[in-house]
Amino acid sequence: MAQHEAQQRRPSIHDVASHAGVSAATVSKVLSGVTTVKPENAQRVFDAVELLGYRVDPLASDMRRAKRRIIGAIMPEFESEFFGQMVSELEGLAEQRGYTLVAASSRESEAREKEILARMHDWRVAGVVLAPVRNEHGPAAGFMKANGMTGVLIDRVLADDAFDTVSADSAAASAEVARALVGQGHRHILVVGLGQQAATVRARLEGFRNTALELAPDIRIDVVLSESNVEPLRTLLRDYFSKREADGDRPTAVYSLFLKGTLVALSEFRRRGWHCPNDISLVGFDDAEWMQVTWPAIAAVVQPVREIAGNAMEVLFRRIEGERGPPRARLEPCKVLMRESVGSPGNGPHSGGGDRQ
Amino acid sequence: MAQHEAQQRRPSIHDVASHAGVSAATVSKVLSGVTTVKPENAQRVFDAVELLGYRVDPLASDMRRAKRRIIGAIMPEFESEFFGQMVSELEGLAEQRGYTLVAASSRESEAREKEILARMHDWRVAGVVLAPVRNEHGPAAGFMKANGMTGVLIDRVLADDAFDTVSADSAAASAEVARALVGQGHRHILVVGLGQQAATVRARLEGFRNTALELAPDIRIDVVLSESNVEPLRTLLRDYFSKREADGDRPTAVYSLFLKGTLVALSEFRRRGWHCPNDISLVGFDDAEWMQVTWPAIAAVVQPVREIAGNAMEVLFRRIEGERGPPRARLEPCKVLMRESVGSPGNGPHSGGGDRQ
DNA sequence: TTTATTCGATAAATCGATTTTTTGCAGTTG
DNA sequence: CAACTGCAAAAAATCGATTTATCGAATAAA
Repeated sequence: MAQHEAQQRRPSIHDVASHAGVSAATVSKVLSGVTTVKPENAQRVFDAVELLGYRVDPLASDMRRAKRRIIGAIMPEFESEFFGQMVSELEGLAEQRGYTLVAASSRESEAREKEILARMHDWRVAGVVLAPVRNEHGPAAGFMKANGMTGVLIDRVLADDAFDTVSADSAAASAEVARALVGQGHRHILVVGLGQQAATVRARLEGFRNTALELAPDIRIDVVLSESNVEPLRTLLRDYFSKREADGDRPTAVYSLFLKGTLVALSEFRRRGWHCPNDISLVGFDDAEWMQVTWPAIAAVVQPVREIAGNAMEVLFRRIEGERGPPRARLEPCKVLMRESVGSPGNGPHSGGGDRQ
Repeated sequence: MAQHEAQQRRPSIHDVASHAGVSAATVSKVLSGVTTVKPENAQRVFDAVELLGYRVDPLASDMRRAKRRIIGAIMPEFESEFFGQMVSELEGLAEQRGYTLVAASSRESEAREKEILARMHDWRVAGVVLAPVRNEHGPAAGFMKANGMTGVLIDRVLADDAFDTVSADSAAASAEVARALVGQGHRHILVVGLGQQAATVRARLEGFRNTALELAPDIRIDVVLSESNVEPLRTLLRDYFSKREADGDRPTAVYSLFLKGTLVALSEFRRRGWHCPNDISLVGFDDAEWMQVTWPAIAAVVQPVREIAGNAMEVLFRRIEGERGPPRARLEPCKVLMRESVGSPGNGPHSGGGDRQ
């Protein structure tokens, strides 16, 4: 029940002590489960705690301890399903172990990333799950290393010499996409990506290209990469298609290396009145809930969010508990869902006009 | 530059003091901008800070102060665009004011909501932005009140007698949807919602119903509400359509009161081979990026995320700075985007089969 | 010249816990 | 009976900052 007035100051350990008729040290011992306390006194402490509605002040408590029971999570953004699910998963896993997760987003800025990290260091977090904006070689990872922080890098990383990494096996998934598209008969494919995120984009691109070339040496693979943000990509893509259409050699399939690219591609198709898969096929890296309810359903590579989160936490807590040894790089397999947006080339009218309405 | 070894313990204010040849009190004063310090000493303090790479320990610092420069944000989930954007916005606004935002999700559980709130209270956050799972009368708001916390409630709330509230004007938006659908000639409309979130769902439903009945007294409005989770809704919807189809009186339009409902509706249309808008029209509350790139583009009510976030922070900081007075309930207007998923009834084949492929 | 006043800076108290050191008491042992 | 051992609990030190009280020297007023 433990009711007390709103305006009253929070009870301290000394208040509990005097109510129970013991010293503050004894209260601390009772609450931390030390057994060398007379059961009778322990009971009186519990009663006083209950009566006053006492809660340990984590600020004071943590100042004395070396580390806090807090895990920091830094994501590049919160607006996509992928990172949203990731944070949710991590939060649940931290909670299971009696830790609190505090989440922050770097909003795709390496400067902010480092700033947040510094703050988390100030807070003495026990560990950090960092999904870097770019890759494992950014300033944030350097800061963590320089300050001896415990952490694990996820998503846009390959391998690091200081921290464990966990990410999706983009290369294998991209190879599977290549097999599927080549198998359907596609011989001219456009790959769309963001260049900034060097690590994963390169893995995805190479994984796709290598397998495609191996299966069909005569294949033509065009690449449109935007170095900076998403908006330029829209323009690049528009120009690309205009030129291809003028030359009469437009690709029969598009593979987007990230979610926003898939949206941009769809929007460009729409602008031109192209329909999947009749006019062009589409596969995107990153799945989303809506992709299976639209006409056509959009083919996508599903990243194993739960597995990545689970392994990241697993590995992180091992390090927190003091495990030594060289850092490991884990790759989790993706699932490739070939949905209706992929078909064989030349099956449709290729008219350039829509077939509806 | 301020380099120091990774394993070395963090420099304290006393380390800075001895390096600068002054007392700790002086260092504290210099760093907090007190002017009664000889410029010469101040400079030596700055130099020592630079040399040692000193940062104020927020734990120690905040223990002495009453409140910390931290804002807590609690969202029902992180996986939807709406709350993702909301957290991003709030984070930016807090940062602008020199505060740090720590985000957590209650994952649609009132118990967890209260638990997180208690933890934030322990942390002595300056204020809380709470997007409650249900409405403003849940246990979390009660906890905030009982403990004299400063906060603002957003989204699934109408008005409260203890806290300021900011939310979208669901009723007005729903009225606009009603006008649009009735205007197109629809006279039999299904409304889909989740009953739990009493406050907003009722506002949306009533706003829609009142206006629709006013414009067309003969209109038939069916309502399918799932009390608990999303999955039951799928079954309810399936049964509803089966019965309606058997009776030969199925609705010509669906208005979903929340995002997941829109997805469930689309997926049900898909299962039955119905296409929008020829076979049925669809409007959803909550917009998402993908809705404008699919065929057809999905009509949606866009909630003013930036405005809600901006006003919530505005109001919250006024309270933090000590403003008195009765709590205010703000309603921000939504934008209704009527896209291709809405048409006039009877315009399509109503065949039950798709018209493509 | 003496007494106030001002000013800059330091010592010490404080926040609320944890941890180490002391103390006091009871029961054993030589 | 003194010395020793054990054990529970209290006292005191500690974490790293802020804030208050205090102090000494320089300056102003009497």
